[in-house]
Amino acid sequence: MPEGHSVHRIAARFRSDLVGSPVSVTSPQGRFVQGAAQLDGRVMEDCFAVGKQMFARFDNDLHLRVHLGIYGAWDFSTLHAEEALAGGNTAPVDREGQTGTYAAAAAGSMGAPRVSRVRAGEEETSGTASGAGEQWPPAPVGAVRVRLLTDRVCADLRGPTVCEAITPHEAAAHLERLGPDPVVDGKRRGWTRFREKAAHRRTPIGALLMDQSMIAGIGNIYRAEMLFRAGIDPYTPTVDLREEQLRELWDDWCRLLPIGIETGVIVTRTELRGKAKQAMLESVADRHHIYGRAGEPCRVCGTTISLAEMQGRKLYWCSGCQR
DNA sequence: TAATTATGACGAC
DNA sequence: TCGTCCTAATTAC
Repeated sequence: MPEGHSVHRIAARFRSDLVGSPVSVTSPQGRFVQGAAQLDGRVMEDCFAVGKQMFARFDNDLHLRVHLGIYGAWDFSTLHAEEALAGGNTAPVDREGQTGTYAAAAAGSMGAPRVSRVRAGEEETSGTASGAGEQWPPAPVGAVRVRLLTDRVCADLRGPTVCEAITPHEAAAHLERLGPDPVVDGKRRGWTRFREKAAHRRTPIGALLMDQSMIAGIGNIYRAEMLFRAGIDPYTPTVDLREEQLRELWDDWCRLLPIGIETGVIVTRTELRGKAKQAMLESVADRHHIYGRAGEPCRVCGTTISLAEMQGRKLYWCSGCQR
């Protein structure tokens, strides 16, 4: 899940569902109790992503900084109480204690409200109020590092590599260390920044694309797929690339990131249309050119796809197509 | 029940 | 380069 596209999606969801609301902040797991107390009850004023990091600013100027790492995830639940509210004579969910069950909150209403849950980036599922697990707010499941709760939205974070409350100064310091992100910098300024940082490095391009201070948001899947699309051997020292090749990599990231944000899926086989595209979106086996396909034939030239370790991560490439 | 794996990054050598 | 941290799902036994 979490390469840059996912984090931008999550930030967008925070902007639409939590920004502007006072937020109850807790740490059901108990490992973020102090930080949660600093943010609890404050209004979230903004939320944005740069690369793989998310920053949410609260009305006391503290920022919640979250990095999902390799397996962190946000789960969202939403209280759908439109029917209850439309009844006009029903109290909404208790905003202070948040202890009332969802059925109780809906007492006397016409339609049954629902609680829907969704893992960031997946489709929504919903249930009815009668189920044991359909309380509002939902009972925390597993190791929930932080829970952000408004009157109708609950966001649970588990397994992050970073979750901290920091000052604006500290947030600025983190942002400064990050390379350009197409969404933040735009195509032109981003290219200027990327070229200045990267062009003279001897680092293999396969490693450089994973360096978040060089270019922000690319992870192991986009790395493999972008180098395949560009026909570049991952071991090529960055300095040995022609400027057009480096430019093409940046332009491709500017192309792919918005598709990932839009679809919630890492789409790199952009040549596909119709049924082939549908199959690609539905089947893991068809999803990528290179990533996860070691030992299988390249879809373009038939060469067996190679696998090696680079910086402790699995690197996939086609020695036939990438030179 | 245990081992394995994962879309990440950091600090110690 | 290696070990470490964070969690959950899947696979092996």
